Amino acid sequence: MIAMKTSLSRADKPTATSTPDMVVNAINEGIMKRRYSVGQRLVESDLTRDLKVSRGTVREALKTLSAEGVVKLTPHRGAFIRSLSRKEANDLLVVLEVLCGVAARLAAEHIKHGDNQKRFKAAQQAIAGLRNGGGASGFAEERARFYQTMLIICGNAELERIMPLAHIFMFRMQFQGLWSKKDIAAVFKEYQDIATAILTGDTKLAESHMRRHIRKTGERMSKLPESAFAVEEDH
Amino acid sequence: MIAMKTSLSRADKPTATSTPDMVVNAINEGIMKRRYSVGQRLVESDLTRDLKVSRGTVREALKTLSAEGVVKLTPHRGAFIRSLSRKEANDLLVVLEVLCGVAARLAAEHIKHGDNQKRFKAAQQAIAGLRNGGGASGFAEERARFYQTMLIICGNAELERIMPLAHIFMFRMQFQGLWSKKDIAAVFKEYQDIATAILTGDTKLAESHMRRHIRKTGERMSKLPESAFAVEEDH
DNA sequence: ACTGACAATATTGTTCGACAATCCGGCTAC
DNA sequence: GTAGCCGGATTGTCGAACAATATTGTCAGT
Repeated sequence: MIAMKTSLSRADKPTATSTPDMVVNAINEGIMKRRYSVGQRLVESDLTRDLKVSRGTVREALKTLSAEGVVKLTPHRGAFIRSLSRKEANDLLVVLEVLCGVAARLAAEHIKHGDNQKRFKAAQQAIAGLRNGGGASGFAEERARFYQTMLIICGNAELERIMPLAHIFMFRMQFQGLWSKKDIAAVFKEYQDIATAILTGDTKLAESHMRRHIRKTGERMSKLPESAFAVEEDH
Repeated sequence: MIAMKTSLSRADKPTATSTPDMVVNAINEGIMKRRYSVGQRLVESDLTRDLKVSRGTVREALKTLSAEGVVKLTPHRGAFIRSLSRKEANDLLVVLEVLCGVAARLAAEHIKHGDNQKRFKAAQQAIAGLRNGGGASGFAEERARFYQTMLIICGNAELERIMPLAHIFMFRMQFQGLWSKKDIAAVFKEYQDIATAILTGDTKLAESHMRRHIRKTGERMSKLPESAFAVEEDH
């Protein structure tokens, strides 16, 4: 949970991040900014050199990233930026559907507490503002913030801990630039529906719109060419 | 995922576990065998001495356990066997309800493939056999195996990775010995219902029985005294 | 006694350097 | 062309060291 927070929102704790967390952030950012590409190998010595931290620290960071599913650790071969095969992406969506569904439901349930409504509206508008234009990585960032805000509003620490936020993010990265104009328009509309339902506190509708969005994403994904996916390995 | 597997099933890979994984196993086992109690502090130097591994290795293991939610890491204060507050336990159950629900559904969906049916039946009977008697830790172990088997049958790597199996187990540990005879009988019945639905391939029924079981667990838990929970901290 | 400030101790956070184990690519020998 | 060997690169694990921080113990002053 901690690592997830620090990697996706910056305004939580001023600068109380530990060194391994800084490495985690740096790598996440590196992925977001396209300095690391999907499938790329991360060599420990390179990271120690570039980030000026010890190897032990790098290893702890990689372990965290592995737990988050951002990186894949292979014994004696090192860490690779994870890329999803078609099956893995499908499996992920099955899990995301229910988790995001619950998140949307809980968010709608708690939307009236404190300044939740205000905060969520801000996140919603930040996304909507990118409708025309807005760089690719900018969208990924706002999208992550949208989900992050939703999760905080949920008020369920366990969900926040478990939700593979980093995966959503991975997902986006891997398929960025592959969607059609039509797809993108549909996504914006779906987000709008979800946000509206949450803002009005309609739990049922929020959950169903969210689940529907994830399912639609799966359908859109199934139309992508094989080249968008990692090859299934072994077995 | 890897760590989860190695910590809960032993027959997967002969002895290809890395040193940190061995530490993870040792600690998990220590919890199961009651050598570590809930809330206890784990001091790195003790672990290096007892397990005869270096501190770096211990730290990697603790990081893994933290990601699994077995241990709570507090900066400059170390690692503690996690104990759940009432709210945390409730939050966990909310997540578990949907995740286990999906797991049961997928398991029912795939029950006919390969020797899934046979394997699942074995796990089911192992639990049923403990109905009368069967030590507490024995039950926890079989229960974990039951879930593990179900997860494998699901064939969804992502679910297996994310599902907080370790938490179920923690949960069990924390509240062990607090249930009434009636509660226990009810649990056995619920497992039986779930297993039957899965074995007959009834996806809808499997999911609803599983979700019902988790909800019932929440109700039973809400009747437990305050002393069974960790105190809510800070904020 | 009680309380607060301060010193001593214990523990974690991080670094460095070392060496063994393993993987990979290229080379040789057949 | 292939099997096997070799050497370089990289990971896995260890040990020692020191800085940063938390915990505990001490001691004055009231």
